[in-house]
Amino acid sequence: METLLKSLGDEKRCEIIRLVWSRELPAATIAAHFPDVTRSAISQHLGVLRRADLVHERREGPRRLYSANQGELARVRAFVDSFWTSSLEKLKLVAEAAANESGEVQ
Amino acid sequence: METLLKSLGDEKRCEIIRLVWSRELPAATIAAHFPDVTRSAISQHLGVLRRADLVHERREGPRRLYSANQGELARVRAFVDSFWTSSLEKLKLVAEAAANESGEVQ
DNA sequence: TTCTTACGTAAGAATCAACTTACGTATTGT
DNA sequence: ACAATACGTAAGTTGATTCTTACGTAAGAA
Repeated sequence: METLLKSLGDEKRCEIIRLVWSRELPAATIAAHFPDVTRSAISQHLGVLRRADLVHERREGPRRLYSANQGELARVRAFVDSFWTSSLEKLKLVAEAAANESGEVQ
Repeated sequence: METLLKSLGDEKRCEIIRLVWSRELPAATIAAHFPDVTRSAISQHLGVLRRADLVHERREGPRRLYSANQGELARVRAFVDSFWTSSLEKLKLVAEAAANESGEVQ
């Protein structure tokens, strides 16, 4: 969950997710929406989103088409909701679930 | 909003918010829940949360009592929800679709 | 094959984030 | 007044983030 929230902690990345929310877009089209930074910077933002599984990449010829993974966003929404619904006793379970999914090895 | 999301991008800060979600706690009590880091580190996390207005501070004698600002969390929730519901985004997509149909190349 | 398009990645600079230790400042008790 | 308590803040280190330029690769067109 920390990875997800960190990924959303950048305005450009949030905007990218909105751009590909309901359709696929190639990287160049996404980059064109950000005239103030280079295509490389956007490519790296896409890498962050991809590793957080917040977007899906599909290759079609030389293009890479990106689309939002709404399911991961739904998990973020559930996490934020859990501030209201999680009792103090459930706190440990939430923390453990977050730790498990962040891939810690023991 | 970026400040809010960045503040939530740290597990300890999320846990602090949970701790003071429905009651006030003094800084020392909060710090006691994090035996792996110093009290200073927690004090700095509280500063981040305070500047993001995610917690409220009330002074009582030598103590500083913290409590969650649920209203700011509600703004985060609304922001996440807006990925699904933002009509502005829907309009933007319609406009972009029209632009693509008329043959703009990038 | 060679050029162009569409992309990722490497390397490096500048900035930011999360911590530590050390210190400063109110407040309260003696 | 003096010491103890409860806290924030300064300074410094380390590692992560965000960008740039430069380069590499795969796919398709000429």
